[in-house]
Amino acid sequence: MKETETSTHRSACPINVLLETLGDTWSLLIVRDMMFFGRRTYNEFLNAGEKIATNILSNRLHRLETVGIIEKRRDSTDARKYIYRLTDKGIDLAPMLVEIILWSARHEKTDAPPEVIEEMSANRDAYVSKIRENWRTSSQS
Amino acid sequence: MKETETSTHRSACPINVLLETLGDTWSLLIVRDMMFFGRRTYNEFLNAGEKIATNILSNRLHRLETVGIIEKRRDSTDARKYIYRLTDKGIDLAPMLVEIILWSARHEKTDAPPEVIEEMSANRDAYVSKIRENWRTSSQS
DNA sequence: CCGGATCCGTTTCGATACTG
DNA sequence: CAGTATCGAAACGGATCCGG
Repeated sequence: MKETETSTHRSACPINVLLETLGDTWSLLIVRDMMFFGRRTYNEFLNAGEKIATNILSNRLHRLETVGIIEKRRDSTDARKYIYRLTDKGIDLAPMLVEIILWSARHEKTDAPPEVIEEMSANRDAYVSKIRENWRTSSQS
Repeated sequence: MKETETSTHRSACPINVLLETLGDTWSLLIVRDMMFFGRRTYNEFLNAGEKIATNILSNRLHRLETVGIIEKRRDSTDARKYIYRLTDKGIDLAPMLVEIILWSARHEKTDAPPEVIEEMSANRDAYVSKIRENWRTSSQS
């Protein structure tokens, strides 16, 4: 047993609380891949351009499941596969991700399409609603 | 040389961009300490409850300065001291921090006062404006 | 005293090879 | 397909020392 839970109990400061669950290099990228790119299986995450190692991916998926941000199910059509989905708690990270994207777009060079940034910026709440709606309709499968 | 810059160049995805500058255990806590608790000197950060090591603190302050999130000045009254302040880019992290705080408050037990959460939640934009305003008036010293 | 650099043991991360 | 096992690399953290 190597990649087990790390229960570093700092304070209950809200920032700390989030850092404990998502404060590593990969967890947030996995959430992004699910929320914005619709990735849902182990191999889709593996081949997602960022080259995460298999043990790290495995560990982070377990952790995200443990803290209730994602859930794991068997594929209903292909019994060999697992499907990872965001829970409500996970989808609720959308406002934060949107703010991250907007901040990065304002202050650094990013590859986000300007028209998307424009849309997010003009009406954040509507954009978040759209993410939630997209999620609801697509996750029925 | 141990604690030098890590220029891991991933992609220009906005999420990655932020992770590269704030994606470690401490940087965001330092920003929080400045923004919400008004901490401004090396020793105020050191004794801020979370027990950061001196070498790590020193390294993170340099990094945050390098990426333009904070700036360092000599104290005008005590020449031995340095004052660290958020730049505009740093203060602009406020919307993101507010969303982090709100998410944590909704889904985990935190020590944030309920009335503050209430206020943030009811009108995020006004709250962010208030943070900016507080910052402008207090940083004249 | 203040800010910070250096040394060094410990913990965690991560790339690769391998497996049920 | 979805993971473990291994092992070197990097980050962390405590103690200590140093210049002003």
